[in-house]
Amino acid sequence: MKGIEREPLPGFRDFEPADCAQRNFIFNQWRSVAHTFGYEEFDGPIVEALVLFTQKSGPEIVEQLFAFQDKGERAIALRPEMTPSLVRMVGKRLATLKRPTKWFNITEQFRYERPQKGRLRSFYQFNADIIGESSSAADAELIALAIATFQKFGLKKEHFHVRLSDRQLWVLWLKAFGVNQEQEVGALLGILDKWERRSPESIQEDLTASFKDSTKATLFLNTTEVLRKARTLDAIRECFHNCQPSSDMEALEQRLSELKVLLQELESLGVRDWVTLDLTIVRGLAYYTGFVFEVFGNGDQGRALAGGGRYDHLFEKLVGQPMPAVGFAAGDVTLTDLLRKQTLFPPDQSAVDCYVVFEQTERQRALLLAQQLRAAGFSVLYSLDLQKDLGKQQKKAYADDPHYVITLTHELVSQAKAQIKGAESEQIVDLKSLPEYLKQ
RNA sequence: GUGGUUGUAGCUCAAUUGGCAGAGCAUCGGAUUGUGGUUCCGAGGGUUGCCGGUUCAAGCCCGGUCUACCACCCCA
Repeated sequence: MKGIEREPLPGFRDFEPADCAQRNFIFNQWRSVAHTFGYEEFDGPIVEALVLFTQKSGPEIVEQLFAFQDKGERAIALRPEMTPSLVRMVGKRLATLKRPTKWFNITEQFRYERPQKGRLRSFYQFNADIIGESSSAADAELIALAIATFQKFGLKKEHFHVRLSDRQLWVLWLKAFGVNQEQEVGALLGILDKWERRSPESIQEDLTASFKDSTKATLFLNTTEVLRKARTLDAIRECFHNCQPSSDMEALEQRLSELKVLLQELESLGVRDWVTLDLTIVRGLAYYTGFVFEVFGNGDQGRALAGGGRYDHLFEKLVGQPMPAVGFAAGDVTLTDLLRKQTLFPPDQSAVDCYVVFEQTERQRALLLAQQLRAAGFSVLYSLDLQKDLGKQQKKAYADDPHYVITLTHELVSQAKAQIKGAESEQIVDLKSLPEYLKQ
C-alpha cells in the first residue's frame, strides 16, 4: 500500500455513485411516505451536549458514543439517536404545541460499537414521532406508517412483519409475582430480554437470585414460557387467569381493552395482517412506557429493520414537563441489505439525456448547443478532449449509453442541422428546434 | 471490550509438497469501422492488508496487528 489508507474508518461507508443512488432512493421513499401521513420534516444539529444523552440513557452510554471535548471544553457527542434532540427542540415550545404534532426526519447517526452485519458506526435513520396524543390511535397510526415505509419499497407480507408487545402488560405480570420496585423490574426485564438465547437452567439460576425463592422462580419460569407463546388477547388473559391468582384483573382488563383498541385501529387501517401480538419483544422496555413494536424481515434471524413505541415519561425527564409521545426509527443498513437481497432497488438511471459529438471544426457551435439543452433542463455530456475526432467521440458517447446521441458534422452545421439518434430513431433536425424536439 | 473465521490488481478469482505473482472483466491507449457499442493489438495497475520471525527461498509456515465477517457485550 502506497500513500494513504484507502478505506474509510471502521464502521463507516463510502458511497460511490451507485451506492449513493440507492441511498437517495431510500431517502426519497421514506420522505414521500412520511408526507402522505402528514408528517413535517425537521432536522437538528449533528452534535449535541453529552448530557442530553447521558440524562436519557445513563452514564454508561458514553462508552457507546463518539464523545469528546470541544475547544471551549464542552463535553459533546455525535448524536447516536434523534429522540433526545427532538425532545429538546419540541421542549422549547411545549406550552403552545399543536397537538398532535407529527414530525419526521432522516439523519446520519453515530454509535461507537463494534461493527457487524447490519450494524455500523455511522448509519442513517428514518425517525417519526407523534407528540401530544396519548390514545392508542396514535400508536396504531404510527405502526401503519412503519408498515407503509416498507411496503413503499415493494416489500410484501412474505418479506416482513411487525411484532407488537407491551411494557405495561409485563409490569402487570411482574406485579402479580410481587415485583414492584423499579430496580427489580429492570433486572427481570433484563432476564426476559435474554430469554430465548439462554438455557432454562441458566434462566432459573438468575430468577432464583432475583426472587430469592427457587419455587417461585420455577413458577415464574414455567408460566412466563406460556405467556411468551400467547398470540391473542384471549391467550394473554388466560395466562393471567390460570397462572396467577394474585393478578390485578381490573388493571389487566383495562390494559387489554386498550390493546384491543390498538388492534381494531390496525384492522381499520388495513395493516392488521402484518402485525403479530408477541410479548417476546422486551428490548428497549426500560425506555418505553407502553406499546412497543419491532419490524423484522421474514426468514433470516437478522437484526430488526425498525423499532419503536410509546415513551410518555421522556419529556418530563428531559425538559421537566410531561407530554405523551410515540415514535419509531428505521435504519438504512438492514434495509439496504434486504432490498439488495430481494433486488428491489430500481435499475441504474444515471444515463444522461444527450451526448453531443462533433467534428472539432464545429466545437464552438456544439458547445453552444450543449448549453442551450442544459438550460432547457436536459443533462448533456460532450467530449472534453480537444483532439478526439468524431469516431472516437462516438465510441465514448455510446459507452455512456445516453438516451440520444446528437452529431454535428461540418456539413450538417452548414445547413443549420444536426443528426439525433435515439435507441430506435434517427433523424436530421434543425439545430434551433432540438430543445423542442427533445421535449416531446 | 472478549473469543473465532478471514484478507492476492478497481471487481470476480487462479497460483502442485514453500520455488520467477497470473487470468477474465473493468480502465487507458492504438488499429479498423472516414458516423456506432463489435473485432484486433497494446499498456497501466500488486512490497499478496500491515509489521516481524523461520527458511537458500514465504501469497503459502509461525507470532503480532488491522479490516471485514461470526458469536458474546450492547442494541437508544
